[in-house]
Amino acid sequence: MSGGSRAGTSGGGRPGRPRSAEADLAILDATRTALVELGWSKLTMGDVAARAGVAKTTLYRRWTSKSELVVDAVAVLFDELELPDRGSLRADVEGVVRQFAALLERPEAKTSLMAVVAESTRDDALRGRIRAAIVERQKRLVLQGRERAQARGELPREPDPSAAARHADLIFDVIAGAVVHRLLVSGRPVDPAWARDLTTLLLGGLTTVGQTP
Amino acid sequence: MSGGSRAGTSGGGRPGRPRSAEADLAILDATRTALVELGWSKLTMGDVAARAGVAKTTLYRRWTSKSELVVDAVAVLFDELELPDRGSLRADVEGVVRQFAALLERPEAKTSLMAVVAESTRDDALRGRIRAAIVERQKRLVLQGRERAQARGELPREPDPSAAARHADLIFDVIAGAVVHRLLVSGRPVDPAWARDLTTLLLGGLTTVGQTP
Amino acid sequence: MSGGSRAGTSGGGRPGRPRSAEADLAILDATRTALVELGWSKLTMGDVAARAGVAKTTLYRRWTSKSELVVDAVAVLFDELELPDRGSLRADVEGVVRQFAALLERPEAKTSLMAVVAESTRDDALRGRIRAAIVERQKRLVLQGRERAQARGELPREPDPSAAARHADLIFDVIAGAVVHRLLVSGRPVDPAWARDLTTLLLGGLTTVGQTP
Amino acid sequence: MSGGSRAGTSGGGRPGRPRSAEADLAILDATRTALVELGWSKLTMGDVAARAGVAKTTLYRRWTSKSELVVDAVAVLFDELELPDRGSLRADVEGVVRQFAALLERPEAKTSLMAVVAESTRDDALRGRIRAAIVERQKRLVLQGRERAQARGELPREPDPSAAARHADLIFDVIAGAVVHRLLVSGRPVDPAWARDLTTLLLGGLTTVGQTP
DNA sequence: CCATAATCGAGACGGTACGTCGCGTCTTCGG
DNA sequence: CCGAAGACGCGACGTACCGTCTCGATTATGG
Repeated sequence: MSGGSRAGTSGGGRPGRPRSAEADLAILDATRTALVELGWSKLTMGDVAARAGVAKTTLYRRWTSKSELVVDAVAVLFDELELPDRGSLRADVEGVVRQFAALLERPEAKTSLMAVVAESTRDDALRGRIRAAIVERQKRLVLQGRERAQARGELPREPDPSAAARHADLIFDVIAGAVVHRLLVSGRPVDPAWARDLTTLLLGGLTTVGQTP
Repeated sequence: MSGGSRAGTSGGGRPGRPRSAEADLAILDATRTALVELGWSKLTMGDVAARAGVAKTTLYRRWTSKSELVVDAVAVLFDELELPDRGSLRADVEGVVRQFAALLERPEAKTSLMAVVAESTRDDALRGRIRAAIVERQKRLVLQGRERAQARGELPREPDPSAAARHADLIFDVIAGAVVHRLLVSGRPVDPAWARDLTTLLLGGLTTVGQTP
Repeated sequence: MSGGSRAGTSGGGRPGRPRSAEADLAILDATRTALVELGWSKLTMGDVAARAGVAKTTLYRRWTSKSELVVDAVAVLFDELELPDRGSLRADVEGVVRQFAALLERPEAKTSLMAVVAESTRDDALRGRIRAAIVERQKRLVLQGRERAQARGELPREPDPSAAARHADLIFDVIAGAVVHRLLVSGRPVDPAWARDLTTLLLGGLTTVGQTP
Repeated sequence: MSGGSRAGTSGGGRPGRPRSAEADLAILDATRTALVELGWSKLTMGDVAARAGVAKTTLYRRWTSKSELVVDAVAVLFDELELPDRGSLRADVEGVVRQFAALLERPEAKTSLMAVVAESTRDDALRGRIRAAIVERQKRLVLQGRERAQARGELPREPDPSAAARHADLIFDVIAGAVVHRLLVSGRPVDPAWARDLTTLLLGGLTTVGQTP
C-alpha cells in the first residue's frame, strides 16, 4: 500500500525489527482526519505524525512527500466505487455520474484531489501514482458500463480496439471532467436534474461519435 | 484590478499617497514569470516581491495570499480568449475547445489553475475571485457561440430563460471539464482528433438535451 | 527646545507656515506617557505620533531619532531639581541624594535613562545632548551645595580652580553613580537609612580628599 | 549556562537528540564579536546566528531575547575579575576600582551593560539573570577585599552580620556606580588620579560609616 | 489678493529584522 | 533494524517599524 515494496511476511524476512503495520494504518487514518479538519494547504507532515502517535521519521521512511501520502490516503475511497447493474445504459451512466459526484463531495476528496493534480503537473512520479491509485479505479466503471451495454445490445461492439479505447477515454474525460468542474469550479451541486441532463447529452452523443471513425 | 476597492472617480480622492499603479503591473508580471520558472509550489511571495522590485509589504497590502495574487496574475491570460466566427456551429465549438486547451497548456495556467481551485474549496472569497476573473471569461465564449448558432438557425431559441441557462451551464462544464481532465488528469494532449471527437459528441448531444426540458 | 534653531519670532520670520507649538508639547507629553506604559524598547516613533495626534513627518522634522526625542521628553523632569537650603552640609547632601533617587524612581526616567546612556556610547551627538539636558542639571545641585557649605564655613574654599572642579566631579560621580547603581542594578530602594549612610561616607571622605591635592 | 534547565546528570538523559554544546559556545563567541563590531542596537539575532553557523531557531531555543543572550555572552568577562593581594587596604581598593574600569572599557561590556540594565527595569527575570551572572561576580571582590583588610587588622570585624552586609552593599554601590557613571555618563576616563581620589574618599568614609550603626 | 513657501494629516513606499512554522535530516536512547 | 523523541540547518512566512516619499490641504509672509 505505502509503496508496494514490503518484503513478503514469510520467507526469512530481513534482519532487524519489522515495520509496524499498525503505524501504516494509523498514519493513513490520521491523514484523512486531518484533511477534513485542515484542508490540503494546512496539512503538515508533523501534524499527521502527531495525530498518528508516530515519529516523523517513521512517516518519512514510507512516504517522501505530502502529495504521495495524501494520494495513498485518499485512494481507498475510490475502492468503494462499484457499478451495480441498473438494467439499462441510461441508468448505468447516471449511476456512474452520481457515484463520482458523491465521492467528490466528501471533504477529504474534494480538498485534496485538485491539489495533488496540481502538484503532479511538475512531478511525473506523482502523476503515475495518481493514475494508478485513483484514475484507473474510476475508469474501470466506464469500461464496465460499456461492456454491459454491449452485452445488452444497447451499444454495438467496436471491432477496432484502438478506436474503442479512444472512445472510452473520451467518455471518461467527459464524465469525470464535467462532474469535477461542476462541483469544484462552478461550485454547484450535482443534483438529479443535472445528472440526468448530462446523461442525456452523453447518450445522444454516443451514437454520433461511434459513427465517425 | 488589485482589489476593486479604489475610492471611485468621484469625490476628491482619499488622503495620503496613492498606491503605485506601476507596482501593480510589475507584481503581476513578476508573478507570471515566476510561475513559469518555479511552478506554483515553489513560488514565494518574497521572490515575487524581489523580482518586481517591490517590498513584501507592498505586495501584502494588495493581496492577502498567494492564491489571490496568482488568480489576478493569470486572469489576464483569459482576457485573450476570443471567438472568431468560423461559419458553423461545429467549427465554433471546436474553436472553443482548442482555445481552452491552448490556454491550459501554457505553464502559468497549467501549474496554477488546479492549485487555486484546490485552495478555493476552503475559501469562498477565493472561489468568487476565481469565478469573476477566470470562469466567467471562459463562459462568455460558450454563450457567444450559442448566440451565433441561433442567429444562423442551427440551434432553436430556447424560450424558457432558466432552461437556457441550465443548458449553457451544462455545455460549459462539459467542455471545460473535459479539456481540463484530458490535459491534467489523463495527461494526454488535446490533439485535433480528440477535439473533433469531443465536438461530435457535443453536437450529437445538444439536440437531445434541448428536446428534454 | 526641539532644536534651538527657530528664528526669532520678531524680525521678519521666514516664509511659510510656522511649526505648531502645540504639536511640540503634545509629542513630548505623548512620549512620556508612552514611556511609562511601554518602556523604552517597546516605544515606537509611530506610536508616539499617533498618541500625539500628529503625523510621523511632523515628528521626524523635529527629532531624528528615538533617543533624542526621549532625552528631550525626560529633560523637563530634571528641571524640577532644586536644592532648598536645609541649614547644614549633611542635610543638604542627604537632600541631593534623595532628590536624585526620587527622580529615578519615576518610571519615565528609570526606563529611559539607562537606555539613552547605552545608545550614547556609540553616538557623540547624543552624549552631548544628554549632558546638556540632564547631567548638567544634576551637577548644578552639587555645585550649589558646595557653595553654600563654603559660605557657612563648613568647607574650605579651594584656591586651585582645577582641583575644585576635579573634586566636584568626583563627588557628583559618586552620588549620582551610587544612587543609580543602588536603584537599577542592585534593585533596592533608596530608603532613609541608605541615604544617611551614603551621606556619612561622603562627609567622612570629603575632608580626606580635600587634603590630598 | 544557557538556561540552567538541563535535566541534570542523574536519571538517564531525556529522550531525543541532545543539544549541541558546540553551538552554545559558537553562539556566545559570535555574540561578543558582533557586539564589538556593531554595538548593542545594531546587533541582531539573525546576524549572530549566521556568524555562529547556526540556525536562528537554535538560538531562540536557548535564549528568548537579545538581552538574555548578551548577558550570558558578557558574563564570562566578569569571571576574569580577581583580586590579587596588594598588601594594603588602599592598594586593594584601588585595584578593584581599576579592574572595574578596565572591564567597562572593553567595548563588549560598555556597549551592552547599560542596555541590558535598561531592559531589566521592565523584566524581573532578566534582572535576576544579570544579578547572578554579573553583579555577584563583581561584589565578590568587594567582600574579599574587606575580608583581607580585616585579617590584616586594617578594618574591625563587624559583629552584626546585617550591618556588615549593609556596609558592603553601600561600598559596592559606590565603587561600581561611580566607575560606571564616570565612564559612561560623564564620559571621562578612569585615570590613576581619579582612581586614587575615589579610593581616598572611600577610605576616609569607611571609618565614619563603620562608627554609625 | 494672489504668489510663494513651509507646514500639516495621511498613508504608501523600499527596507530590515523579527519570531514562528514546517521541512526533511540527524543523533540520541530503548526495544 | 525499527521506532519515539527531539535538536538541527534551512527557508519562507506574515508583521512591525523604520525613515522617506508623495499627495491634497492649510496657514503664514511678502509682493
